[in-house]
Amino acid sequence: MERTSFAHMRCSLARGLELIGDWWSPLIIRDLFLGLSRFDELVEDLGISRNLLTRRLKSLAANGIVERTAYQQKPARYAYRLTEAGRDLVPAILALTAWGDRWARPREGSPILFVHTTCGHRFEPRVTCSACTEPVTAETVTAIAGPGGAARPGTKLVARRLHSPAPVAAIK
Amino acid sequence: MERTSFAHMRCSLARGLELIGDWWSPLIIRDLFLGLSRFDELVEDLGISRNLLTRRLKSLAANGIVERTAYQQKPARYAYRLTEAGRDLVPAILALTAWGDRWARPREGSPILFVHTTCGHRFEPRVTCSACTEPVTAETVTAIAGPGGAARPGTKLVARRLHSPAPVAAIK
DNA sequence: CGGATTGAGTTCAATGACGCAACTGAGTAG
DNA sequence: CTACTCAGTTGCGTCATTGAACTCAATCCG
Repeated sequence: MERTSFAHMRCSLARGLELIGDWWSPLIIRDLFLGLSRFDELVEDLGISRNLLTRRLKSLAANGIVERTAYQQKPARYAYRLTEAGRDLVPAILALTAWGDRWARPREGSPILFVHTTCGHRFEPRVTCSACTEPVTAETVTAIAGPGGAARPGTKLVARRLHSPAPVAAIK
Repeated sequence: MERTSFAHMRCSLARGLELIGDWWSPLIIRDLFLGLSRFDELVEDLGISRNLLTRRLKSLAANGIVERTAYQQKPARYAYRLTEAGRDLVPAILALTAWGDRWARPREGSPILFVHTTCGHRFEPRVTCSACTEPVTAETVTAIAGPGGAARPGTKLVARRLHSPAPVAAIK
């Protein structure tokens, strides 16, 4: 059986996972962000099998997350780089990395630290509210139905619940 | 061959993906966050096959991300809920959802909107710097080697590069 | 009292995805 | 002329995922 497609789900998380939700894609994107760019570099760094890397890169390129450009002819050599959509994904990957660092850190300590070049400090990625800039947590977020909601596989029950939410105080 | 394990990689992203990086886990966690809790609710909402959901829930429970508690005896009925680690993952999943909303939104519009209950506003999840609270982007983040770094599969080349970084101005 | 329904899974066959290793093919270095 | 690098492709075996059917205990319905 083919793996269930998330592409037609009316859910932005599922549709995002359809593009980058397999095992290796986040690591490939992280490596491209960290400066790797060539096929064999990725193979060596990650230990991914070559045929699988070929498939992943093709799919990421088809979905507009990486682009493949020849950086020399004769012999043809290619560099993979993040597109705008791929770079826009980096903060979300950093947030996931920070979670892994809190809950699955190697005994030896954090493998990678991040520096915010605009302020010059080491930092932890933090997910915050675009309205008040305070951190958001599971306890302080409520979901409500959006215009694209639909009760279909992926959000069959959830969509119904959001349309009859628990009493929500006036939303600004 | 078994899928390559990320568990021994010296990389917090890979180790996090080892716990929740499969196709369905993020959607399961999102559903639990949105208030679903029973086995059949998840099956109906997501359209996941029942045997696979069994495996996923067992693995998420074994990794401390969800917990399974009987909410009644005779007949035994179980509720799945997020643990602290699971709830801590929600902001990262929101960040990923926001990315999906920007780059893979259904034509009909956003399926789900989020409200920050502490400030009362609708908002977009934003990944920010814990030091200066400004948003972080791929362009304004530099990675440096942490104490747990190691040149092994997963970070074989990357770890070496981080130890000889491009000129980094004084880090505070 | 008997049949249908609910909740929570388990079992099964088929098929696709993944992992490894070996191979190709163009060009370059020694 | 041989070895090496880069960027894949090919082949083969094993594992994971899917959908559908099945189990089992208990309760609801008439």
